[in-house]
Amino acid sequence: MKDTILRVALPAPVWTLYDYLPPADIDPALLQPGQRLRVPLGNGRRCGLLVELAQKSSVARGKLKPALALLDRAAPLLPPEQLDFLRWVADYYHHPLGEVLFSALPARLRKGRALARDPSRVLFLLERDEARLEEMLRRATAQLRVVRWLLAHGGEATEAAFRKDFPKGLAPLRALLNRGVVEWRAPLPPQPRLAAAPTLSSEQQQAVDQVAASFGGFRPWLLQGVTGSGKTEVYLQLAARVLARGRSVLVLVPEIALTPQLVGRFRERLGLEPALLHSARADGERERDWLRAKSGRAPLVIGTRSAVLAPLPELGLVVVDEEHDGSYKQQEGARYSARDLALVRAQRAGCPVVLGSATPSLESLKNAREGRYGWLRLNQRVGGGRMPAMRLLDVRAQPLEGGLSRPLLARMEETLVAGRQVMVFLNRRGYAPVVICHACGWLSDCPHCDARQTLHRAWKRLVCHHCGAERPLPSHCPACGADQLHPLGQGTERLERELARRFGGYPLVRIDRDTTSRRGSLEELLNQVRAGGPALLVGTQMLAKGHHFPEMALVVVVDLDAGLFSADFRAAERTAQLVVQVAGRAGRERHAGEVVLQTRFPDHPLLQTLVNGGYEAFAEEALAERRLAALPPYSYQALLRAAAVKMARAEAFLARAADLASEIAGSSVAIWGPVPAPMPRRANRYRAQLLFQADERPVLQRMLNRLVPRLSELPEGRGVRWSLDVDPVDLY
DNA sequence: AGCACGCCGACT
DNA sequence: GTCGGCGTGCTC
Repeated sequence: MKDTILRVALPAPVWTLYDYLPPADIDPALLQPGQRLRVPLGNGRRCGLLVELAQKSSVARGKLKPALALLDRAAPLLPPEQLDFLRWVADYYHHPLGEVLFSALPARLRKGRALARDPSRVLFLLERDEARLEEMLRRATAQLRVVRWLLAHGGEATEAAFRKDFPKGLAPLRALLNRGVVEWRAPLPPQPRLAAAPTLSSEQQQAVDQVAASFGGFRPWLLQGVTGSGKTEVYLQLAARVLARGRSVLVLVPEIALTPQLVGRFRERLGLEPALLHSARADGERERDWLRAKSGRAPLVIGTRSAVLAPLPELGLVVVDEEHDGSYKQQEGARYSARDLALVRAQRAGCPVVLGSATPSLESLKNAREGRYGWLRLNQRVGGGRMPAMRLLDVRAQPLEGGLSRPLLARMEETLVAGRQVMVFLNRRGYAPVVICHACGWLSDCPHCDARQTLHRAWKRLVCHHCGAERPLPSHCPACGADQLHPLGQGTERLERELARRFGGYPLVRIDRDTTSRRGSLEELLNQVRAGGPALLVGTQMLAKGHHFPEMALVVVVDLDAGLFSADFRAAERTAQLVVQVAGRAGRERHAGEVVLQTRFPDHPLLQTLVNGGYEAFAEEALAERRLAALPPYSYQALLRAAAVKMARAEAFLARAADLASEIAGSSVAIWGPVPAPMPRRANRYRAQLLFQADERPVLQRMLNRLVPRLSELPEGRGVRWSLDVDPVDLY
């Protein structure tokens, strides 16, 4: 019997496709991979994605159920090349295909909802003879009003325009559609209207010319440009050229909510409405823009990490702005790197990909140095601004006031008095990272984690930044009852308070995750700062991203030392990037800026190299070290994490995985662990990990291909939550 | 992931 | 004596 079997991926952590029979009322010829189906599963029903059509199934006949409905009748929701790409992603990151496919869909489509109608579709008037229309509709005044309105708009208008002018005009419209007087038509593709572009510096022009010469074929480029050197202008001019060739552009940014200026520049310069794909958008907007991207009606897509999974026909250029940024790495589910996937997409589409950064990742720098990427540099600031002077401020044996030393406070005051602006950077939100009882030594431990609860004084609460557990700030010590609880250490909230006390007369804005939720007021305050005049900004690394403050004269990094002595071999790289990015906020345009780094380790080699030689010198040393230690990017890693109610169970599972791995790969893959995670207990689960490392990517992949299917069958895996992180960026 | 089945504490 | 806790296992 030659049945058609539908092989379906489900949004569930299952490692196989599920087989179904075609829906009863559907001609199997209509079925294509990439379509969504409603299928029965257990007692319920789910939305699944058709991945393959097959002749036979390995599942017993009696167990096969027919699918209930075909949800995408007209065309597959995911076109074949997209399906193919997402299968590659699932394979490379060793994650169940269903979860990868569904994470690439907008939330509403994921749940099986019908496609939203396109508000840019066009209402087209078929009968244009006004006299005949008047005659035909002389008793239908509401319909006549619609027709007159359409005539006044040249006989066609978008649905959005119609809804605006006729908020309740659906009944007459329906009547006109039934009479065949009007019909819906697909919208015309947008016509980019390019605005005048500024003249480029010779460095910028060279970058544009070189990338443009690579159009039409796969070619990665590293665009290394100091802050203020005009990388965005390079992206804009390249995008304009690609759009002019009728191909589309994908721009990835780390955090779009913080870069409205960038989106605005693209919109205005290129004269079209970009599709915006990021988590801060409402589901409906996001779905609409996703569909615009898929249909080619939005040839410019700007988005965060997950936008790299969106369908983009005719892709002609991929841009990854701030390619070093950690937010490109997905840290749950399928742990993909959007930057790495951007390269894969560009390769599949046969187009160039531009990785831009002032502080490129060591991975990208190595590729550029070895010639695998073209290497473009912008060393000059546009408008001739100079890079700020950077200096270390030794705070050993210095009394600190609110975490700031006296000479520093004096310098800040001078700057403000001179009418200029100061930015204070501290990578720790809250008031204080821990509360201590001076009578008995009690600490504000989190009840569920091996961590301390942070004091948030404004909310009068203790909050764990790892599991979210919180409680009211006790008035007396929970252990001994003494009235001697004291905050210990500095957070941005405390720093803000201290600065408000000292520099009360100046505008003061704090930027961290706790303040950016009230969006409108924050933008307003930032605009005040941008407008000029003396002001103080305090915040976490959010400050280092995207914002541009032309009047910023002094940038202070309060506590650098936390980043200097971490167990993670990438800590130095992250610290260096952060310092250079923060420093880049100073002294653009009018003033030469000044950057002060407070430290108790002024002789630390990382700081010395960074201050004396800059990021390039740091990167060179760091790469040499990585090579000697055979660490990435000179080797390839995967991290197997496990969490269980008892540490012994997590470790037993990993020990078994380690045995299997060495059985499979012998000595070609190094295996370290299992070891407890740096924070062994988190949210009441004990966590351990196992690290794999190989000299070549394929060697590691071959081992994982054989290992992962066996992991789910291990009896030691019962009660253990595990996940695999290919190319981990932090080993926590 | 959901959802049901299946054995041990505080309630009508 | 039950209602319900979430550990375990299954879903084509």
